[in-house]
Amino acid sequence: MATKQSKRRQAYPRIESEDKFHELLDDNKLAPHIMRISTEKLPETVLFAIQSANKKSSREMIAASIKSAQAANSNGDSDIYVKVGKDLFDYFRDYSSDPASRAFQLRGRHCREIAREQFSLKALQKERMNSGWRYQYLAIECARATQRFFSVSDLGLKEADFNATISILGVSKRLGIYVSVKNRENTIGGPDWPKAIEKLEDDAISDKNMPDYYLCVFAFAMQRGERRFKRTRKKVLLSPNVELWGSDYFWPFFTNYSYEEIMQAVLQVLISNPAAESITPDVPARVIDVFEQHCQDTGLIDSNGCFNDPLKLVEFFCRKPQSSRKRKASAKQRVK
DNA sequence: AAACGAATCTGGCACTCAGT
DNA sequence: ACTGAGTGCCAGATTCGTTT
Repeated sequence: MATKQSKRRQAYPRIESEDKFHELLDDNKLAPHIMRISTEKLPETVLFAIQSANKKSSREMIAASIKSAQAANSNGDSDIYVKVGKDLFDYFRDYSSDPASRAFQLRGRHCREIAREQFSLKALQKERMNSGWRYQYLAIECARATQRFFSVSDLGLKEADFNATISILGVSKRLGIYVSVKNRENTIGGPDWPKAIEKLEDDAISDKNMPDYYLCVFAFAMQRGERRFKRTRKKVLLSPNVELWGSDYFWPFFTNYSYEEIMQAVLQVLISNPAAESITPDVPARVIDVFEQHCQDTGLIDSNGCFNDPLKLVEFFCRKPQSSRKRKASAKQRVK
């Protein structure tokens, strides 16, 4: 690693003042906004972003499958319930972190109640993933509408979520901005930062269409703040070409709307289209039936449907190696 | 020394893809 | 079609360093 040459400092316009903005991109020397999506058209774009993100979420696929299955045949024996119910059961087995504690907590609980809890847990994680995607779509669509940028790429080509090129005033050169959108800064774990920064920069360098200069940006869609560089605790700069943009800078730069204006717009859309948000359906009873059936087949519950035998539960949790543990074990080996 | 913001640690989880 | 490994996304808790 030490032999790897460090990336060349890009010569795009930088702020020269000796304050906390020193060396950050000088946006006064970039093409300005020309316009922005009208307030009338913004809701439409927001809705598009929400729907695009939903389409990407597997839960939407599940919801859609369930709906179509209901429409297609009413005997209720469709495969989709069996699959979702089995998935839920597998999740219950594989992600109950501590077999002993979990078995202890489950004593006397009804399995149908547990099924609902597990379903909510799964849904929560997907919610998080979903809002990340939502704001990526939204930023791209709005950026295109501003006419500020020479080009704005589609979503998710490589490391960068998207990139945009912008003209530098007075020198007939262009800057390519490679953006990785995160919900918040802690989305990337501390030890992962150097690697993430390096990969994003490698991605920019290897882009055949990269213009005169590149700038890499980690943008936080829902975390207030302006701009800065990433440094270690010892103040070591990780890269001079990678900036961290808080939502107060990110949204105006790409959309010509403030962070709060964007969020207010999203809220308005959700209020007038409640269906867009509630894409997690209530747990279908059939799914819970399948879950219960699996519990029964595995001998985990009594005749009332309650978990009555902690010993058996521990055996159940231990029988199959937990995938998360295997992952961690192999991860450790890789480091060595 | 308390308060604050940044850096770091920890570990759950989704998704893709290769091998079967 | 299934399964498991690999990879990366994500949030909560904790620690560190600076400021007031």
